[in-house]
Amino acid sequence: MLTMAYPKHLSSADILKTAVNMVEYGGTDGLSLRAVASALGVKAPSLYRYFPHKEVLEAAVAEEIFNLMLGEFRAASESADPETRLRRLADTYLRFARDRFPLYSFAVQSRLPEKYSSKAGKAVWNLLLEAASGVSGQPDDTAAAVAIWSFLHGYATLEHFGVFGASGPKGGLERGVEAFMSNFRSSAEPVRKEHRPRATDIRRQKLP
Amino acid sequence: MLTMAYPKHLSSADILKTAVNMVEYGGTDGLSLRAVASALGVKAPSLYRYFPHKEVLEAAVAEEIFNLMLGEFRAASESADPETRLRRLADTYLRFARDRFPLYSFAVQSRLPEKYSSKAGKAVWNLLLEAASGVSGQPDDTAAAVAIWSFLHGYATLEHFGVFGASGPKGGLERGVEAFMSNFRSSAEPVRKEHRPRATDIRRQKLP
DNA sequence: GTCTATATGCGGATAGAC
DNA sequence: GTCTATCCGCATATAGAC
Repeated sequence: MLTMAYPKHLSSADILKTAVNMVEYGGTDGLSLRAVASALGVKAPSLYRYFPHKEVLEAAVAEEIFNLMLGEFRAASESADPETRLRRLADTYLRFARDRFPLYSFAVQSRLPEKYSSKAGKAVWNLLLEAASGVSGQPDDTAAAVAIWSFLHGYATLEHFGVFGASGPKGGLERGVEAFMSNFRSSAEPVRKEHRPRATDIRRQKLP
Repeated sequence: MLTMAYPKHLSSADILKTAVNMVEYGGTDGLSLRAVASALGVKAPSLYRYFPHKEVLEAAVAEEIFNLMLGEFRAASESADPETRLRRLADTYLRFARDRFPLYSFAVQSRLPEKYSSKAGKAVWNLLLEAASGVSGQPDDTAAAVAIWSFLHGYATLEHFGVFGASGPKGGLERGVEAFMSNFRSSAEPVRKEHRPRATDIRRQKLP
């Protein structure tokens, strides 16, 4: 088949998948077109048939990562009890950020132009917003969601960079979660059922 | 003076100072030996007379940044009232992180080998630890310090990367600070003077 | 003490052959 | 559709001249 000396065997989906892998195992700034191409057994210029330039690929990678997060977060958000839902979501969020930090970091800190704004990223935010609002009893409690989100992001990041040192965080995670749960609860109607599970489900765990 | 055709006009201090400037205005990964040398009117190889390789310069830069932070934080830590002290420290921390994000980010996320471990960085941590412990009434309350530190770092970072979107954080900062203050207070003796200033002093401000 | 010249390595992107 | 070849830029670091 001489006419197929260069048969098509690339696709946008394959490139995207490989690129996500490069970020996960090559570090947040480990995404290079040469490396992606090499992993696919082709040369870098070939990728330009599918992505006009790197930025477009980066936006697609970020979106894909947010979709990965979304899949796990949705499962965690299924609990009926508001407080359990928020605790499980926080647990899952932290687990993703810890175990797949390069992916997490790439998505959250991707400062891409507005035109690449992420649908999945917004969906993740909405899950957090609803979960926090569910505990506080205030609809669209942005302040509550921003507060606990900041805490989770900061904890995961400082932990990743080894800032807590040899002594470790020493219960700082549980302390923070309890502080927010208590604060959110106090925004809700003062009389509630005594359903207040401990924070013991939030521990360092590995993804399966 | 033919024997001084290449007179000395570099010093470790000058190089360090310039390097810190490059990070502040050139971005977290904007530290290149070429750029530093160019700003000093020399060529890159000249720097090797003062720093054996880049990593040593990076460690010096991180230490210098922590010292800058330390200077501001010490001033904020002078209040006699524990709660005011923690609020002012949090305010100052956030202001530094916001207004000089590249510097802040470089120092906090510098993952340098253990042998470069920062004295000033530890001093910053100790200020936070003492301030948080002062409010909670528990000596060396690591959990409390870790919790509020995570929150401040996360908030500053998410804000910097524009993650809160057009709607903005909508009081998420004040909400978080209050949640922690309340939590810390409850660890202390239950009866306290009614000295509970509002969180209104924590606002976006520019450094002078 | 600083220089030029150079080695080696990375990266994105394009033109034009096959 | 993929290739080779190339241009451009960036970087750290070293050898040896002045």
